[in-house]
Amino acid sequence: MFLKDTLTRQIKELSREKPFGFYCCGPTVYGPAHIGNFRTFILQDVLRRALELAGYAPVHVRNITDVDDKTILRSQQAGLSLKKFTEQWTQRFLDDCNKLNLLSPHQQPRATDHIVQQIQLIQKLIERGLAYVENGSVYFRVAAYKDYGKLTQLSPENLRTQSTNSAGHVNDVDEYDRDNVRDFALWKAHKADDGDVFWESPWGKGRPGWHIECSAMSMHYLGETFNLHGGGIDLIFPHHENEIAQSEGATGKPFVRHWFHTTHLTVDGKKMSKSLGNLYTLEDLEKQGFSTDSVRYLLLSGHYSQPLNFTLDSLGAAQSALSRIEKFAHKLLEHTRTELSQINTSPTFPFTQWNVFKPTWEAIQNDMNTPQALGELFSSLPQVDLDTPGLIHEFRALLFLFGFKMAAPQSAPEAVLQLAHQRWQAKQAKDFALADSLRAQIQSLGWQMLDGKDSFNLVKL
RNA sequence: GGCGCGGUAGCCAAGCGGUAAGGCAGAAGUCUGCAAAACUUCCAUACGUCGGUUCGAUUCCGAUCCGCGCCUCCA
Repeated sequence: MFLKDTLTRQIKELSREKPFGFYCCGPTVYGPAHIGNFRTFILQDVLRRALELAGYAPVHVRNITDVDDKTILRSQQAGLSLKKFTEQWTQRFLDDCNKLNLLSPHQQPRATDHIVQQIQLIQKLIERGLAYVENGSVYFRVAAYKDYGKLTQLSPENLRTQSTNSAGHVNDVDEYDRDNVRDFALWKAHKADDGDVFWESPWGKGRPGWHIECSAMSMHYLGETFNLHGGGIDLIFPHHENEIAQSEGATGKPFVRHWFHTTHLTVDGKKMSKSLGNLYTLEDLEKQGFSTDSVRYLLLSGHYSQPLNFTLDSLGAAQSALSRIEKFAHKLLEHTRTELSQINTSPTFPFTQWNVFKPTWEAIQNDMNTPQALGELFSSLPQVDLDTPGLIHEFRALLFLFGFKMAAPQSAPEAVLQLAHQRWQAKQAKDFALADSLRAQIQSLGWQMLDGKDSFNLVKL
């Protein structure tokens, strides 16, 4: 499996080093995730699936960040405890993941369950002279860490510009004291606004900073060096840059072998984000009648390294395209007299018998080129011989790879069925006026009657 | 200002040195009482613009014009 690595900016083969640790930065749970967030999680999910199929046996960890400024503020506004508030949104996130058919990570650690590990890591950094305490807060001393900026590829003079924004103004330093604006908080001393959210630490009451939880949890579950770390492109700086500094600073070992970053989804050419308010949640799209599978399809229709522009039209196109795969599935199942459940289950890993869908698999192996893979899939479909040995197994692996779940063709309710029989008889009797009026009735009940040679088919509209 | 990404048919989107995958939409045909479905066929002399390298460039190099992202919370 070949994948672009953000650190070296090169397409590299993924290390076969075991165990294969794969850490993904999960959501901060203070509201519903939007489909831009899910672009990243779906891409990571397909990568996970590809790794499984390729025999990497990945250990997949995705965290839940359940303490930060926003979660504290919103929980107070909602009049709920932080725990109760974040639990609600965590559950909602997991429900959405389920609907989108995302494989469950092997571990889904929460930041607040790993305060001890975070404190230990901070202590280590203080011991090594990379962090300092000031008024009960602890900061990372960027100047003391020579490799800082290697992921972002910032030169020392450019580091200076990090403390100013595009308008040339100095970025807000927040209320905490630090020696240098580049330094970032590892531990934040408790203040009145935090209410009852605090933990005891060697530096007094407080809470962890934003970046430390990912360093602590990833190393806790996957070891001090692991293979693959993923996230949205916006996390490169400062989040991942800081994770590297914290982790490598504390252990003196390489933190991550391969960095995987996914580009943003845009809406009408603009970044979709909470602060811009131009976002769709999964719920929004479901209410408009789009299937979660078509959302999944759409989000895979562009390469992860390219921005993908979302429109409702393209979602409709995705739904149409997907239905062709579904039709093929039904044709295949009927032809081979196979149960639907046979293709909706996981194959055994590794899967190596790629045959008619080999071009699709190869496109995935080559830097996770999902749009090309989908293209190859559609090129293959019309040519597939349904009697190809092992085709069911291969098709099952293909569906697993993309994470598409095939639905059984819906059967019409009795009332519709009766009308359909009546119409069929009218048609045989060449009473076309009656036949047409019955067709209209059937349609008004939400079904379409498709005439075959000797029988008819009913399709849900 | 620094760092980075992109501009390919009506829309979406691969390809990245040898003459443009695929999807959606559209058109025609077969079939059909009609319709739909299915199947077959068609649909970019052309890859932002201008130069350069090359036998040959959408693909490499330079310039240029647009669009976008990060540098502040963000997937």
